[in-house]
Amino acid sequence: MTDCFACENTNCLIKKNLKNPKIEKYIVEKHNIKCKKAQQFIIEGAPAHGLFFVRKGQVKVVKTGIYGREQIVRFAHDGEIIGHRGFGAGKNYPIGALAIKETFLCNFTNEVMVKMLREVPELTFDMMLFYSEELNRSETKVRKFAQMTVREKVIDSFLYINRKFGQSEDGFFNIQLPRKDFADFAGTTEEQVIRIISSLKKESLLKSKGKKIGIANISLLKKEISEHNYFLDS
Amino acid sequence: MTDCFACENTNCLIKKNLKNPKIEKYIVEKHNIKCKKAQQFIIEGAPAHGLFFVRKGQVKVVKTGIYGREQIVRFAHDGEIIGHRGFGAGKNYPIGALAIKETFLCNFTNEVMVKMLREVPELTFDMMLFYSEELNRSETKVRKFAQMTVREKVIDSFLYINRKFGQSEDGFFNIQLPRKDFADFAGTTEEQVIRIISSLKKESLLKSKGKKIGIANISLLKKEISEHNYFLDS
DNA sequence: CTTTAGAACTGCTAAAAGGCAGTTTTATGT
DNA sequence: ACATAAAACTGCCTTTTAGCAGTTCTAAAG
Repeated sequence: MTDCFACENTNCLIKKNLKNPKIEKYIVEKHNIKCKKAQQFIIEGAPAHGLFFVRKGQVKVVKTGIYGREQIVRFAHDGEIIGHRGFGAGKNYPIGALAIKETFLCNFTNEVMVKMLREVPELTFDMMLFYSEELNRSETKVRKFAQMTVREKVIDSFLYINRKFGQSEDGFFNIQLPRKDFADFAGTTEEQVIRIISSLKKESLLKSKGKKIGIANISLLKKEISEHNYFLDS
Repeated sequence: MTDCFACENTNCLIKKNLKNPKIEKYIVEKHNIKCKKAQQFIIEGAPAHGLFFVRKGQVKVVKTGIYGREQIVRFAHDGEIIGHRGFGAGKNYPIGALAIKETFLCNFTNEVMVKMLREVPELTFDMMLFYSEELNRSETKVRKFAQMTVREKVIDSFLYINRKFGQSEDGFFNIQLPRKDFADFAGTTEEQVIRIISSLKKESLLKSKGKKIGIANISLLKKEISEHNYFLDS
């Protein structure tokens, strides 16, 4: 049983509200789950059995789309919430979730979660703000998908990955994804992603070696996106 | 000063929580606003000064996109919330809002709203669920924009308008929008919308007379969308 | 060190979408 | 009822994107 008090994820909403004594009787009810690389822990359409928090690891959240095409809704790592989309509407998860690499999760059932929210209004308020931010992010993404060219969408995805996971000293992203995943995240096809990667390499804006990808000239990449965009934060 | 107790919008979250006596001292603080047709009451990027509830009327929520293209994020009518996107992130509204026809609004400042949420946890909980539903809707829309063809997006938009506003006895939508607005909502251009409308008319799936549009064969239209879609509710 | 499966990549072609320019229709005010 | 501006519409052409088919590269296993 991993202990919330010992946890270092200060961005975790549970951790943030740990000072409230009412929360203690609920955090002992959480379950710890370990996922191997590529393991799916939320199945789209299955009955929702609670919220997950990423203790340590990397996760992708997916949604099956038209013609069976997969859409990657979001990536998550330490401290972040997964499965909150199955909370309001209620019965089933509208998304699936898979570990990208070995990942440790904390799981609260919906019953425990609802009780906790009822008793700790500050947590509910934080959750509300969290949803509100997610909504803004999602709507920025709607606009992006509606109006950007494929090249812009792909560049924007790289910038997102960079903001979220960063690069290590060798200059490659701290997350490894196949081209297909970039395509499913950017809303295009694998071939287009490949083509754009090779263009960007020729222009010295990007570097890549096999699966590994890194940004070579971040200011020029940003410029290409932000020229016609006032705010962009998704 | 319009009175919440006399209001008939049972879907309004304030109205729903009116039984809680703590709410009374806040609802007297709300402002009533009357908007003429086409009047803008939230300006994108301006400092957020609170939440709006539609008492009676029709509203469109817009977001300026790439190359200055306008994106219609959502339509709203009686009982619905506007401006909640400016709540979490804080300072500025990420969207604009305009009355489509004469509209009466209720406005709470952010300060009043926060106080009210702190004191009435049930309202916060309801707000959280509201955000959660909005998030699901928005993410369904992301998928839609990422994967549907233009024809599918336009049809889907008509079905949405029909679900939300319905048709009157003459068989036309209870809301009048120019082609451009349909395009900005569906994420395409005016010309495409026009072309698809005329195709759909030829196929007897749609009817139109000038600005007025109505659905002629809803089951066939639905079928065309839902064939490759499991759930669709945005 | 070789084999082999799975990614990554490239060229080609077809389909989809966008944008322009000009015409027709509709709505609104006088 | 008429004038006029705005919206709706159409045809044509260009650009963008997708998808297929086949090749090369990479990395892991024997």
